[in-house]
Amino acid sequence: MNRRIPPLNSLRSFEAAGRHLSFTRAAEELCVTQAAISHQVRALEENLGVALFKRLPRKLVMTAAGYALLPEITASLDRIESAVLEVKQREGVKEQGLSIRVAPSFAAIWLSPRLKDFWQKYPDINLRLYHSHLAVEFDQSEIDLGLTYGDGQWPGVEAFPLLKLGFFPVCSPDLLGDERLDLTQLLSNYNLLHDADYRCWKSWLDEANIQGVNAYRGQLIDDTNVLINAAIDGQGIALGSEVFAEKYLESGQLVRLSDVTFFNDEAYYLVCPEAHLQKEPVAIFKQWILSQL
Amino acid sequence: MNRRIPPLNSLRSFEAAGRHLSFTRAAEELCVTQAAISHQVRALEENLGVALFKRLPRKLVMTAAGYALLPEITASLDRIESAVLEVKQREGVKEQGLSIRVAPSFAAIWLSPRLKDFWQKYPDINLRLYHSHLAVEFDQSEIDLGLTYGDGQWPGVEAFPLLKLGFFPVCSPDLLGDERLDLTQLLSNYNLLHDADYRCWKSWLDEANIQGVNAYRGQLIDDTNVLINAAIDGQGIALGSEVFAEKYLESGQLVRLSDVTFFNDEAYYLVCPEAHLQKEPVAIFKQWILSQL
DNA sequence: AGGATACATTAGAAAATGTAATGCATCACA
DNA sequence: TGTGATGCATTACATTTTCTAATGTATCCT
Repeated sequence: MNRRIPPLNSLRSFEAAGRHLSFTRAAEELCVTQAAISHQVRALEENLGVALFKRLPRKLVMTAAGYALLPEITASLDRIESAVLEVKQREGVKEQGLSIRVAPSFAAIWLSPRLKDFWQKYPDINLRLYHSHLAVEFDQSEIDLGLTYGDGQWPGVEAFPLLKLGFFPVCSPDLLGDERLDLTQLLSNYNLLHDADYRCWKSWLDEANIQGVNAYRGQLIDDTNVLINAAIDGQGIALGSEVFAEKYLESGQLVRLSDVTFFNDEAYYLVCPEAHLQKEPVAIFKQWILSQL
Repeated sequence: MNRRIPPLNSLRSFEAAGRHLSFTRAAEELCVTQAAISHQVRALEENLGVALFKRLPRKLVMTAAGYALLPEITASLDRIESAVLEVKQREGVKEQGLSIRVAPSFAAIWLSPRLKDFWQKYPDINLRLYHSHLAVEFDQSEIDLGLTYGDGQWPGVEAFPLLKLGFFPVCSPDLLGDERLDLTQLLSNYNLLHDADYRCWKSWLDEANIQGVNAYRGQLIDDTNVLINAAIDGQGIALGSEVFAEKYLESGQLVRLSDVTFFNDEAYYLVCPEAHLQKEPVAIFKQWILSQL
């Protein structure tokens, strides 16, 4: 038989580069650096003795040869992909699934930007994310593990702490206005925005040693992101945390009103029944998330 | 896009192994060792989580999954191959050609068994072999280089010695019969079989210090292989050389009549005009043939 | 002018691939 | 019935390929 085909890996790089018309984006797709794509494509061109791209400054265009080759390679790789997939399915190699119940606030601010890394590293694990801040009933659900906020004391499950929050008051700079009110006055004049329960503000006031402010005023908003947005809109003073307020503090949409940071004894936890840790995807996810901290 | 395909190189190994139903032969086709195929196929199976072969002792059988996958992969690789070929041709990437004039005797005994190695290493060089023992007229022909026998003194061309022959008398064991003739008697009783000219026998007789034998008797056969076959058939005594007689000496079809080995000042040479050495295929072939010595 | 974008280049690190040597089980054949 | 040959597996290591990190270059965009 003795085929004469150029290195297959370089064809993969070419194919991605051709689809994106960009080495950089092809590199992203294949999880390598741009330099790697550059190398591979050049090697392919040298192997063929044919230029496939024209490298213009800041832009990549394909040559006629590139346009001729691309759809064939794409089709071939597609065919390989589906053939492999079909064989896997026929043989009952079930894709590993992983169902996660995740607190919406945690998902938005911490998990989702990191998730891409996970499914790139473990493309065979089909993730299913369910957003809810309700406690997980593992017995009655298909959920493999939960990412939830609490004190770590859940009966009958394993809990691994992920992220502890330190709270401090934040509000929109508009609230400060021109007047130079002191902190106590501010806290008394404006709404306090509560997350989940009132005790957090109470604890912070104690920590900061501030008297004469009623902690049990104001609105309760049980989604942290909504809460933060309310603060940005000037609806009151929220207890923010580094994780949730950081980017707004940087952009100036929020200001921090005190250096005092209060740590309660709660945190985001990875929670699941011990038995689930035996499942491979669960173990992988746990290991991955701990590595992300 | 983010394809989920197993390593393409392992697919290549699988495809070859599947076609041959043999790791060993697949290894030959791909010019690697059997161990390499074994590694690659195993890696693929692990990646898929599916067994593709059953390794029975001394025999390889494919699983249903293997049978399902193989034609798809074969077709995909075929498609890649032809797409690449077409693009090359459209772009006018001409395959490098190399025309060689080769002495038939040299071709049969030395070159052809080694040629497979050449076109495996340099599949892009299209070899054209012309068999003839006539001297090459480089000016008037398309021949790039010659492999020919002589003294190395050709005007206007470069000559690189390849193989020097040591001659000694050989004949069929039948000729010896039961009678115990001495060498001089034998040489006098039977035909002398000459290759190209009569001087060689004369020189050998001188070298062996044998008098009284007329070197200018017998047949002249200008193709060494035909000559050797004549000796095997008992038509006379030939001057053989290690290269040409070896395998017949081993099999007992020929016997060597004397330890005296005569080296003339001729040899097989690679011959070509100096200018041709600039051509890449010529340079590659020269380097390859020298490495084979 | 200064920053951002996008590919190229380099040297060297990391990973994938391949090798050599050997083992094992079996078959074919004497 | 034992001996050599066949064919894949395995191990430890060598080689080659591939990738990265850092930096350079050219250009575009304000």
